Amino acid sequence: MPGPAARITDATPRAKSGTKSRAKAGVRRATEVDLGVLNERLGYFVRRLQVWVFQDFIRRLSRLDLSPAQFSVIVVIGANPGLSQAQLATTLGIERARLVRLLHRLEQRGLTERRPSAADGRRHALVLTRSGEKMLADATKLAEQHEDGLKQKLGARQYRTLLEMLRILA
Amino acid sequence: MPGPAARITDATPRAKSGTKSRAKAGVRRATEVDLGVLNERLGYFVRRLQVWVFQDFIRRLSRLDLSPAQFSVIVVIGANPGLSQAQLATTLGIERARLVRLLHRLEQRGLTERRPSAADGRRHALVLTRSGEKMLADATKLAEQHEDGLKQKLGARQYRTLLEMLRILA
DNA sequence: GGGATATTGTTGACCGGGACAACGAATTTC
DNA sequence: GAAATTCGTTGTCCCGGTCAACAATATCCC
Repeated sequence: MPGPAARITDATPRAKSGTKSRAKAGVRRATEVDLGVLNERLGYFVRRLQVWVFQDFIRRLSRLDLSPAQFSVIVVIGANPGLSQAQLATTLGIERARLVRLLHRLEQRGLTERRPSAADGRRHALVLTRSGEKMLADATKLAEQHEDGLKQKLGARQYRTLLEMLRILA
Repeated sequence: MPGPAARITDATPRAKSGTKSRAKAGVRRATEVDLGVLNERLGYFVRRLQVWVFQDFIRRLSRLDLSPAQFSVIVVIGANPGLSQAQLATTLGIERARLVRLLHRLEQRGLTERRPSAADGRRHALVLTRSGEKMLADATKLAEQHEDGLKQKLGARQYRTLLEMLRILA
């Protein structure tokens, strides 16, 4: 059992063994917080990057009110008209149940359509409507600006290698 | 207005201009779905990787029942005992409100403690309990195995450069 | 042919997590 | 000492991952 709540002195973070401490022992800013072992965790930085990228994406597409998930859906439908929901779900790596609700929204907005499949009565053949195609074109344009922003932040060379590495892992 | 729901032939995805089609035109597996422009989007692959990494992390730490978020919290507290919730929240890039509920859970489990701050009556001085330290040690060990798995998947050299790139962006 | 089995889309429910607004208590600013 | 700011907290909303169940349809296998 932990002891009674005793007052302890507020610790400004001390240098951790792992970190090469630049020994600027004089100035101790309150914002200097040690990430500890997180500094060596790929997942931590992947998460941070993912959050940042999505925020930037959402901001840039705010005019169209299109989330990254919605964007990915209309992109793949646009590239593969007539595909089924199960196919779409597995290629995007999301649940069928989740896709149902995504499509519900998109259909409400008149961007996608579920047509009966000729070959299989269970399936839906997914297609973009006219305004869906328009949305895809507009969104792709804005998404490219977003992508260019990333390219600049990294440099074209590193951007390329990063993209390839991620493709390998995915 | 979109036309009446006409039956259309199910499309097996056609080769898209961008993709270097390996012209194996004979075999057309149903799982060949074109990612379209998503293939050139960093955010898409970052997202996929992040999901994969977190799933693997959770699976490996299932014995401890510790989420990535919870892990990151006790890591930083362990490295900076006595820091405040606001400090912790900003270094992890999460909302103060979110951290409150994270700490609630961890405190329930007896892993962390909020002590009154000596200097500032508004702040809490966050520390790990005994079992919190133990949990941190155990979790770190398992997390390292998880990390080694990633290293193997990429090769030590590429793993290193990937980690550095992500650090730059974050 | 026909019954067992599998797939597809759907709904419902639960939980983790991001975002925002509001609040009381405590501190800092002026 | 009044005003403004910071800190922890609560509530609420919405997005997204996960799982179970179900009806309709298709496939398998005898």
